[in-house]
Amino acid sequence: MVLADHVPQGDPLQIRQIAEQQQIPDRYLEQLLSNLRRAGLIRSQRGAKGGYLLARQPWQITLLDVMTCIEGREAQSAQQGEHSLERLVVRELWQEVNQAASEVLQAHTLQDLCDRRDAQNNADLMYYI
Amino acid sequence: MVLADHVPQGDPLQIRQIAEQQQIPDRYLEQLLSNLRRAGLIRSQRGAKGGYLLARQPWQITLLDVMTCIEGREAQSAQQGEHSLERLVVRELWQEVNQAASEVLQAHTLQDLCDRRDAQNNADLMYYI
DNA sequence: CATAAAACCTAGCGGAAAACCGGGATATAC
DNA sequence: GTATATCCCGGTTTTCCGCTAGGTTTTATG
Repeated sequence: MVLADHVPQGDPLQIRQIAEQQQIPDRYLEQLLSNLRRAGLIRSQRGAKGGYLLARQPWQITLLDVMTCIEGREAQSAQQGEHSLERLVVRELWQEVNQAASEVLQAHTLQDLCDRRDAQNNADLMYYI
Repeated sequence: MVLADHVPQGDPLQIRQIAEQQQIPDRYLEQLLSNLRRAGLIRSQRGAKGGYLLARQPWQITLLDVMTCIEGREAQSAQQGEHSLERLVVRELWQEVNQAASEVLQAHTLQDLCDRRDAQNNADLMYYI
């Protein structure tokens, strides 16, 4: 979301700035960003004045994209050794649950989240006045 | 599901029997059953010839009921100290995801799962012939 | 009543994953 | 050429889940 906010400026954002703004350990954030980069969600520029940029526009990046990157789940599928019939049907239903969750995540983009946040912020300000 | 299968017999099922049938460590299964009992999903009878019984009929027990028991998640909610606005909206969306998952779980009962399993079993047998 | 058979309770272990540092190597603007 | 950034990789700490263990309480039965 911070990267999305910074898209208009056009210049890369550095780990330090993001980490400070969001109160995240910078060394840890670095690894998360690495994952996002390897997945092609963000681009990086090395060296002085370097940093990170979104690879696509904020409305073209779904939260499912983001989740699948940072939550590096490797499906332990196809290991159907001596699964009982019970475990099989439970497994099937579990996939249905995951599917439902994924659909919600895919229905929202980074832009959506930022917009919601801004709306929330405005509401708070109005209440303050 | 094993308990649901055993409902017609009417007598309580013991940990050992379930553990053996499903290849689960019995001492571990004991704790899972404890959770289900504390949540009121199953009833227990202590002493000799004791065991466990479903507290309701299999079609009256949703998988959401079961999940919320064995996955003892205590919501760490209401701890909105210095949550940034970003974290707030992300949290909101995360609840949407959970909601979607819960709805799928709530739409299926123990009976459903058992029926599916039996259907699957029949299909397998037909194929075998 | 005595005994055995079951559920009940509480504590802790072990491994794996997540969260988090640290030390360099590498690329790049100036 | 140097300062500044990302990159890479390994190690540490914390947390959680699956599981084990010992002992207590309840109850059917002879």
